[in-house]
Amino acid sequence: MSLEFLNELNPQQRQAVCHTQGPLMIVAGAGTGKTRTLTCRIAYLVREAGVDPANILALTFTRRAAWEMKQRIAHLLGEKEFMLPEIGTFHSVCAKILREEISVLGYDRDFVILTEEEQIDLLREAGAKSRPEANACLKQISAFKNRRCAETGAPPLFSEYQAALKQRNATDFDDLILHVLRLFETTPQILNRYMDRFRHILVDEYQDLNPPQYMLVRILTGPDQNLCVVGDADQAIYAFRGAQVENFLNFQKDYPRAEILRLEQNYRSSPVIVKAAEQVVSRNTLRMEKRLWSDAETGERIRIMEVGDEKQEARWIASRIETLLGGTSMFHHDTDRIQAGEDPGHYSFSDMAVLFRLRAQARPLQATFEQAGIPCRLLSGERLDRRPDMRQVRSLLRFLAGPEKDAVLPGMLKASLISLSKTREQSSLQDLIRELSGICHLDEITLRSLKAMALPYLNLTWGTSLPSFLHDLCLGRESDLFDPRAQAVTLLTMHAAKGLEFPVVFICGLEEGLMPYARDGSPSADEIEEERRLFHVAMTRAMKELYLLHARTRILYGSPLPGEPSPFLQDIEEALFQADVLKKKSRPPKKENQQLGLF
DNA sequence: CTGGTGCGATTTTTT
DNA sequence: ATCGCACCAG
Repeated sequence: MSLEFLNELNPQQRQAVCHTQGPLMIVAGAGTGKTRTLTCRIAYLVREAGVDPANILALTFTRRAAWEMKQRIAHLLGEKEFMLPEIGTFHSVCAKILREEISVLGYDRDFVILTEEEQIDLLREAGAKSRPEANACLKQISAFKNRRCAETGAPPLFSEYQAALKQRNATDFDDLILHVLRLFETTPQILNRYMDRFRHILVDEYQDLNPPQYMLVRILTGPDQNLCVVGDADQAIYAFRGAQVENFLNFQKDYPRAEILRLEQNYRSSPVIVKAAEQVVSRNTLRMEKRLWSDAETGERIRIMEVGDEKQEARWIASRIETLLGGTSMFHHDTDRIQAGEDPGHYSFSDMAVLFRLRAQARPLQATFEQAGIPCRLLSGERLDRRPDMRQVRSLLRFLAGPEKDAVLPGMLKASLISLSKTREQSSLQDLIRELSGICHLDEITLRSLKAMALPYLNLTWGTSLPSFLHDLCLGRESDLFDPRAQAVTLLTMHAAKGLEFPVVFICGLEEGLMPYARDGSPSADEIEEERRLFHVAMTRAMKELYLLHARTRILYGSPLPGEPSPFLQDIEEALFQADVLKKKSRPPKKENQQLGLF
């Protein structure tokens, strides 16, 4: 029985880990080791406090976070010694519960989870005139569901939509949570069973809970109130999808016995970066008392660059990337010898990320990087579930998996599949996928993803594996497959960057109007605070070097924007940065290949 | 039914 | 600037 992991924790972390009874709120700033603390706490509960892992539930928002936590717990608890606690996203845990209990609500246990595309189709059948209308409708319905408390009347087509779902034995993502909530509210026996089972509940990113998720946690928390939540009000950036920071700020009101612990030592970034990020976010009013610090080496000053336009911005970043690769050649990525931090200034492509507010900003960056021969990947670029061929696969699999019910299939395919399912009942998922790729004309990316996703199920016969495979598919397990070790610069939105870290970070488009983003008119005070948090999140992704860029003018959605520097830049004290201006470079009219000369 | 054309909208995103 | 969609013509 080893608890040596305790030695690697700082006093605050250890305090959080060793607190095992009653409600606990851990206020964990960016990069303060919150996942480590959470996982150690679970290990401690099991190894030291004698809690049965079966009595522990850990809830996260993303599958990545759940996966990460599982890995670390498995490591801390030892492979075979203990079973794993229930660790999963809100949605996956709810889906699991519903697989057991949903008959109470009048659905079949083999209900399907609709993707966005399928929701749209459903709405159009339910009476939406056009696609945009269905889109708007869906947005309203989802917003309505995510703010469950404000009973401001259901949006148009709401009841039609819900009826159609039920009629097809289907749910959408929002309903996964809402159904479980309803189950618990209306059926005390079921609630008591789960309450009795999950005696210790841990919630990650508590500041991001929307009302249904918040209520779910509240209702499921038993009389012992062994509820541990972790979060950071300064990283609340999802108000637009119903998250309410107030849940976090009010924790002690909801659970008066709650203890509050703060993790304030940042292990990720240089003191310069931590300080600057703090200075920016401390202008907010809606936050929790907390100060982040780092005792790492002071580090480079932040560079603030003023450039002419988005093209110049991209080019400057590209050339900077080349410099950071270690000087003269940019072919280091072929060799694996270069480790981040081994030799200051020598980074690999995957050590660097470019962050922006709007997806629309990615294009010029991609174009320029391609010209410069810099490999890059756009994170959360294409969603696999939006591919038409993947969609087809999904309905085919559904058809094969269940009683044929409402399979919406082109007749021709239906015919070939019936024969397929007859002849293939003894064969493997692998074979099935091969067959499917023929029938659906899958493109290479889709096929590769499908194969990767099927990997865990390959040794089962498809009769047993298909339902679980399909279930995974519906919960969107597909987007896991991006390779985090890809030798490429990462391009991503500031939102998508949350939870990630990179030695070198470029944040671009830091102009008034873009950051904070003013869609139409000027943003409200609340919105500005949220944008400021977003900028804070972006800054704290950087470990060693941080570059902040703003352009004097920028073409966005086809028309030019004026470019005052973002007011957020004013909040950083001068000692922490070095500012440079890139003068307009007179370019001969020839556009092609012109840029190559720069490198 | 299919391909061309023109119009409008275009934060941020997970599951 | 770009993309997707609705609509229309063949």
